[in-house]
Amino acid sequence: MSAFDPPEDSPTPAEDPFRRIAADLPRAAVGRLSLYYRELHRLVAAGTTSVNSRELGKLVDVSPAVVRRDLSSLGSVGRRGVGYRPGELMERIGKLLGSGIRWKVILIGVGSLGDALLRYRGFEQLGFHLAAAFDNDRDKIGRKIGGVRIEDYGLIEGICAAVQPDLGILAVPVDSAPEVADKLASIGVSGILNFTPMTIKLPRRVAVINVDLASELQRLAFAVHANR
Amino acid sequence: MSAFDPPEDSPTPAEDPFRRIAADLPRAAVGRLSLYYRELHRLVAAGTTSVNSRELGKLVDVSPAVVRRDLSSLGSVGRRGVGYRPGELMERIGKLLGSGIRWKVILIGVGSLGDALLRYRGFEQLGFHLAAAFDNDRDKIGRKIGGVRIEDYGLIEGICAAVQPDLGILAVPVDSAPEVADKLASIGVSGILNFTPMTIKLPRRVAVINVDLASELQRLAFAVHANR
DNA sequence: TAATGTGAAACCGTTCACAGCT
DNA sequence: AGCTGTGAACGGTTTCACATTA
Repeated sequence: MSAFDPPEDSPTPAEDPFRRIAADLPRAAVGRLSLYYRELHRLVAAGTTSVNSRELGKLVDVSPAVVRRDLSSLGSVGRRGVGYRPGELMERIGKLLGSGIRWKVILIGVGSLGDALLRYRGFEQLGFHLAAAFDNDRDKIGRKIGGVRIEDYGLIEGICAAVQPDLGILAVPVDSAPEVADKLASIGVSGILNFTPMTIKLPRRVAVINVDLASELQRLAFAVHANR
Repeated sequence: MSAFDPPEDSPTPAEDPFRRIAADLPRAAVGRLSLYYRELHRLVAAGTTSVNSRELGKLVDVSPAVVRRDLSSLGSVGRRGVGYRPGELMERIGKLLGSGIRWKVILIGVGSLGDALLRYRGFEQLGFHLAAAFDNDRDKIGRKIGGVRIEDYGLIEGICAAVQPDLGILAVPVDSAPEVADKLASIGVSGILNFTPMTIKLPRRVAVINVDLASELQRLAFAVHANR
């Protein structure tokens, strides 16, 4: 939330172009837009000046029709007979996905997964700033991983009062997940990326995206078994 | 593939109850079945002897109707007027998802993420056996992480000829992703869990599930921004 | 001309409502 | 009496086909 106000000018919700677009954007399209963005980044880096729906579709493995439908939701942004300008398109998608905003993110639980996430280069790049990490292991507190200092979980409230994080990454053991999730909500984060194999139940104002590694492997096993 | 033959008796594809069920099972339902399975495991551990669609739905945050629809695809497995037997239901779902089969999995790329995945307890539990890990860093080769020995990536072909892995986990840097993915395909894995932020293109016989951490954060940011 | 943007149709998955069992 | 299993209605997403425009 806090990261959004004031957004240059302050349109009323009804006029806000973001709201208008976001409102009728297929859920599945959001995930794809993120992938287009990723590929456009590469195209821009490679100096490509034009890309059409067939090419872009090939890069993320979807049909040209899907690409055009997804992109047309941003408003007319392509040039008929030619294609899309990677730079321009990337910027438009980025704006919709919240890139360009500097999201303040905290991570809870510096086990091996938390450790890996702290070292992951690729969050910063998209505007996700890891502001702090928390753990309750005395040996970890005070150390720095990936440039992020590990703080005492016991002090999370005070630190977050100062930091004002937008998002939280939950990488704690399952058992402490519900309790920590509640804490994150009470601290006031607007969204949680949940790596624990547990459904966390929170007030609707907190968005949750789940990443269950074991579950993904199970999906893969099924896909293999069914060979789709 | 190898993990499947011979499956007790050998029904023709048309008669194979798995194929019949799997064929018309909504993609999204597979992910949910994995979550039901997870929760049922907990219920069984807690000694619960009956659960109905409303309760199970609450545990994975979906409607009772969705639960019933998903479970009815397994064939009639509940008791009308009562609910479902956790143990029995868990077994049925497990069979469909390929639990009970011992999947042989290899992991390529022992960076911090690969390291975390090797330490992740929860794969074995579901029947995914990490048979070997590979890296090309001399300092890592020969070490053991999470009980798994790290082998020289240069020797992957020979080792896999012996191991005969079913699935591969791709946790290498982006740049080497395409090359390593091809190698996995040529080795004969049937599925790849891809942690690299890159679309890998392989013959259709190889199933791919992508887990793009940055992309998940972006989805979260959008969900927050749009506060759905 | 070549590729976008978009109505309209087809498809798929979810929700509803209730018949059918236990 | 209560909850499952499921036909039928619904809503959302994808595909198709083409009018539109640089």
